[in-house]
Amino acid sequence: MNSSPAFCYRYPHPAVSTDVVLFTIREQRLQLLLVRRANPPYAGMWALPGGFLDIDEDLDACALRELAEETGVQGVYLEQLYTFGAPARDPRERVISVTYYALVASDRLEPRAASDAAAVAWFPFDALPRLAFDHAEIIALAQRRLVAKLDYSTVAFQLLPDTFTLSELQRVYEILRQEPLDKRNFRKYILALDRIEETGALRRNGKHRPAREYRLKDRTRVDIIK
Amino acid sequence: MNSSPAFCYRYPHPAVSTDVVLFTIREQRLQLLLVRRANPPYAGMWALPGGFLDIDEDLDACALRELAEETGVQGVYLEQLYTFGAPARDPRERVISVTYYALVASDRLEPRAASDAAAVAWFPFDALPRLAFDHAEIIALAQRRLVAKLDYSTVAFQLLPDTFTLSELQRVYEILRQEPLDKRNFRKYILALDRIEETGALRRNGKHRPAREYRLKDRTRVDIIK
DNA sequence: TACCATTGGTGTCGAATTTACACTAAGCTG
DNA sequence: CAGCTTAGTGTAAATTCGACACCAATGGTA
Repeated sequence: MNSSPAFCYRYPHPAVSTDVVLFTIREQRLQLLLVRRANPPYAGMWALPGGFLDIDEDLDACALRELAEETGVQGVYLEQLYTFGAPARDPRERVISVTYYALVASDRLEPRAASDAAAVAWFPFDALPRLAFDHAEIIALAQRRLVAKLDYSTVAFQLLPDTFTLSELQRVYEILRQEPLDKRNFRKYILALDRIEETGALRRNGKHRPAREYRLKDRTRVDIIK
Repeated sequence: MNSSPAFCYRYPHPAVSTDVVLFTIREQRLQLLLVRRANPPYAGMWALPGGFLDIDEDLDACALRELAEETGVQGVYLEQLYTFGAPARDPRERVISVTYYALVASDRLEPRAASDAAAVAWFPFDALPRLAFDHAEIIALAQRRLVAKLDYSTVAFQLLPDTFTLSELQRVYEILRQEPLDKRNFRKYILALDRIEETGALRRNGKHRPAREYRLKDRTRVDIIK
């Protein structure tokens, strides 16, 4: 059954993989990236980007590598989510999946700089296809975690481009929380966080008054607030 | 090098283990359980209870089994913490550790119902010995998580015996938060949670007025509040 | 060029929540 | 029965939260 170079152990070892729920906001909706499986099991079905851990590779690095290989995206915010390991979650062999969720600004994503082009696509969170393995469960958990984190961290900023307006930021929050927010209260809240600053430029976006442009004071930092 | 029954794979597989940070409150301090390592690496040093995953075993079950084997404790609250997988964290081979933290009431713990008796001991969180592997890091994360959860969940109740007084409960919170709390505000807060009820009994604890005894309405439930 | 449509930007006031704070009650001991 | 110790209780001030409405600036159109 096992062919060519064999790696042997005195006790059985599970395989370890990482899977990543990559979120973005596109077309005013929360969307996430899926890849179409070419091979069994679940051939032809959609699944999370991910793959097996190289034996000398850090877990985070594995997640980033799989993302890069399948999507070409760089500079995402990545956070470990949960580790799934039900004995039968993969029919081939025992697979422990260390899952992550990642956020990327809509402007940073190369639609398909990836290897297996047509097999990668964005799906709105509320219109997902049937998914391979336990990936539906992973996605559900990731979304709950992301929404929960809105209340006590600055993760949401990771979904924004380098410069943005307060209205754009508000729309991100509204999309994630699925409810409209009060403009004045929202601005008070955001500015009190003291994490963004004006660039000085104005953003002309249509036939109406231009908006002030803001940037994050520290692009990479995500912290716990209050 | 590898002896007797061999399990072979086409690609190298890491080993997978679970490690558990078991907290309790003893002697008015946050304490946690450590085991003394009998064998290399780090022989003689203290480490978290844990061990390798059986190939058909659920991750949670593995954590519970290791806890039971090494300590004999039952009915603990268990929650997955984080998965550690730095390539060199174990000098023997690549080991991915799925870590958990667990809470147990001081009265539920059999001091040493375990196999390797003298090799198990409680240590105050703020007086830990030098630890094997990356276990110091794991413990630090577990404690931060536990303290953070005080604010938005009812985990702390898991550190209490079946019946308790409000003063005892307050002491648990004070020990975890490392600061004194106002008695009246604390009681208002706890009672508003609507998770505990009076047993009707009084607890006589010394040469002073006895305290009302309370119990959890749902012993096993831990939920998000507010 | 005036008007209209559209989004940007700003402050106040009442409600609700949070915090600070002090005395009486009940039991035990000497 | 006096004194020590912990249990148990309410209120008022401060702060935070939430609701709410109008003017400003631009682009397009009449």
